[in-house]
Amino acid sequence: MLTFTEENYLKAIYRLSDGGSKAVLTNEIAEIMSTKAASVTDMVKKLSVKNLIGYEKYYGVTITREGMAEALMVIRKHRLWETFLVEKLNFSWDEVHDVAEQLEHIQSGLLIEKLDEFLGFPTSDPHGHPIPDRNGKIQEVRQHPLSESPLNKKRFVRSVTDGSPSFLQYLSKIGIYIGAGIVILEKVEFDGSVEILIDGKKKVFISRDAAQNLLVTD
Amino acid sequence: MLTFTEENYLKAIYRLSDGGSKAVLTNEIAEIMSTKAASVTDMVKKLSVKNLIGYEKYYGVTITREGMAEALMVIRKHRLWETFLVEKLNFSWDEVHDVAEQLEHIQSGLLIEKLDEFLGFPTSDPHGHPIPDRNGKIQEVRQHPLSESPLNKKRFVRSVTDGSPSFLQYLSKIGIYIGAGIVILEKVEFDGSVEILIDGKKKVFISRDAAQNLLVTD
DNA sequence: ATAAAAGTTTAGACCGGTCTAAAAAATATT
DNA sequence: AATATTTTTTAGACCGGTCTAAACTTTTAT
Ligand SMILES: [Mn+2]
Ligand SMILES: [Mn+2]
Ligand SMILES: [Mn+2]
Ligand SMILES: [Mn+2]
Repeated sequence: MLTFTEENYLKAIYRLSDGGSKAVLTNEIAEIMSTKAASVTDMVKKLSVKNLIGYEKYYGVTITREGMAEALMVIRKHRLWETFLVEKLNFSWDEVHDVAEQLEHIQSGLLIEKLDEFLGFPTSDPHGHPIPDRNGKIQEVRQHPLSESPLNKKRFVRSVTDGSPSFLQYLSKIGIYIGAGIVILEKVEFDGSVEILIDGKKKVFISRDAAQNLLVTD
Repeated sequence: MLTFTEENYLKAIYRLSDGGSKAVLTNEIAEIMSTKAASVTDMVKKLSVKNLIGYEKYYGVTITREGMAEALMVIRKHRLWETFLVEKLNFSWDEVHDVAEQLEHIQSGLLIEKLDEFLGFPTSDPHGHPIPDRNGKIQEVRQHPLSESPLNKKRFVRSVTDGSPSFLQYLSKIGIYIGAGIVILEKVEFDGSVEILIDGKKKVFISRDAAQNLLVTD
């Protein structure tokens, strides 16, 4: 049984490793966890004796199979809870993350299975992120940043890369949501901003930054 | 903002003080919290500087208004979560306590208000215990142990005093649930056991112990 | 009233997690 | 190749919570 803190480190390492494919540096972990490098070194030693990560002094860490499995379970719980909060309790998508950050650490296999069932075995959370199944399997959908999409082709919003409340609130305000249909009407070469048409109805300008954080499919 | 541990101590002290009416001894707290007296003394000092309890060395502690308010909020969350688990996730009443023991510490006012609403503002939990409202108000129902009820009068099960899984499972097995109608057919003077009729259908013998742990109303 | 027993607190230690300051190793610059 | 810079680790401390062992206070028994 992992501690609250161990779970959070593992989740961070999993994220930074791009799903287990690359080594992660001490400072990166410190950054994303909002702690100091010294604290990371300590924790990383603990996780490595538990065989959740491989650790080579001065060369960063690599997450192991077991570590990934644990991380994926935490992510599963996080996303199921976010889905619950939005679907059942009428939270808006910008309000759920912090609460899910707490709920993801509740220890009960039964609870998470029952919650999954109650929600109808959802495959993605309110931000379009895939929910790992009970075996940690995630069904990835190939999606691209809206910023890389061509002009005048209809695309559908599938997820956001930045899930900060301010970005999500902004999206809601201008009428963008998961599933929205979007056509790029014009690209401004100078600053990368684009004019888009949302659901064939509303024209708005969004910045390059915003366009990069919207992932779409055909 | 209280820590996980402070909340648990406060809840224990509230319980032992009979709703704030009597002083609580160090060893009682240690017992119910499964810790040692020395640990209790330490924590009790911390809670008293926060004005959540009054503490007089060697003479036990008394819970303050603020302490009670905090305790009641934890109890509110505990019971709302238990209700959620049974009503929405199909847990049985003997499976919910330990999970609720974790969920009760999630910090989010919005969450608990939305949960309350989602559940239809329930006033009692799966064990018949009253759920404090957002102001900490509990609506008490006068109820008596089944063991003190007279012969041949119909009573209704309102709550259980012992909520242990084994007792709850036993009750389910013999057909007793919150709301069940019960008539005492015979009392055995010797050991206090009673023969009862459940819902006018099923006759069973239960021990004095069991009869004392069932609270009923007319 | 004195001694024994029971209950409580203090002293000092440990664990998990964090930090700062200093040392060490790796990388970049010249 | 030597030096400067950046990154990482170590050493030592602190905090919240816990424990054991010893000291102290209160209660009970004689
Ligand atoms: Mn999230
Ligand atoms: Mn977390
Ligand atoms: Mn309970
Ligand atoms: Mn608790």
